[in-house]
Amino acid sequence: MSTLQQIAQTNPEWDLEMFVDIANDLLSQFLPPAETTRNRSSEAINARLVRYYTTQGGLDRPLRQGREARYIYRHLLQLLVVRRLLAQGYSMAAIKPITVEKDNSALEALLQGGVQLTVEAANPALAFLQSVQARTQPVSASAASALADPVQSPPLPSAPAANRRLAAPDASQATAKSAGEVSHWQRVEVLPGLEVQVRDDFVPPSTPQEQENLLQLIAQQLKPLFHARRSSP
DNA sequence: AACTCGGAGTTCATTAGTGG
DNA sequence: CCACTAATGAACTCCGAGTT
Repeated sequence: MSTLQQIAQTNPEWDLEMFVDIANDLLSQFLPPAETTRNRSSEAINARLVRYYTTQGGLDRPLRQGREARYIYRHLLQLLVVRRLLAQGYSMAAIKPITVEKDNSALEALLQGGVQLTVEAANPALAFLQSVQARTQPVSASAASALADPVQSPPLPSAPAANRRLAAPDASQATAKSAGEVSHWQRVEVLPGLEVQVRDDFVPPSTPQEQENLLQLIAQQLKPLFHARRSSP
């Protein structure tokens, strides 16, 4: 299975059938597991669906080669973003301006960015919490760059709170928590001497890509600590 | 030029899932 | 039950390529 980066480097152009195949191949990397989604957007896509998204405005119109449609890398990114956000409970109306207005790098960031990046951008209350956290804690270089990512702002226009299909955390609850409610942490001992703490409002990764990003982030954060220990007598 | 063929797009109706 | 939305099927139109 090719990665997005590999595909991007080849500057590809596909007919509709190939485009659907490639997209289905990649879909599992960027979609939450089927059991965590409550609609049909976790299912494989087909040519009819691609045309449907195009007429809905979620995808740019394809290039034309004679009478045949030609799809390029940008169409692939748009399709994956549409499917992912649909799976997360966003409506087509909310997704449309994102896929149309964002450039390729922003769409890639949406697909590959960490779970916090995606979910909190969709939830103004959590975004507020994040901003408070940013003021009170130093952030790592990678986390800071993620926060500064253009994908994050402005927030998605019609977030799950407005879409009744998804039971997103209620904004009033989240803000109440920020006003002084006690946070609860769960402790998990990974190895003897190594413990991870998870706050109750932490949103877990929903895709393999996000899990990978999270693990990399953790490794990055631990690196200086381990390095300091090794170099100390 | 006229015709045929086939792919793409559009429209309408319908189904299915979900929440109020 | 109703309203809304995503998704699909069928029928149709449009348009470009190929053939005569």
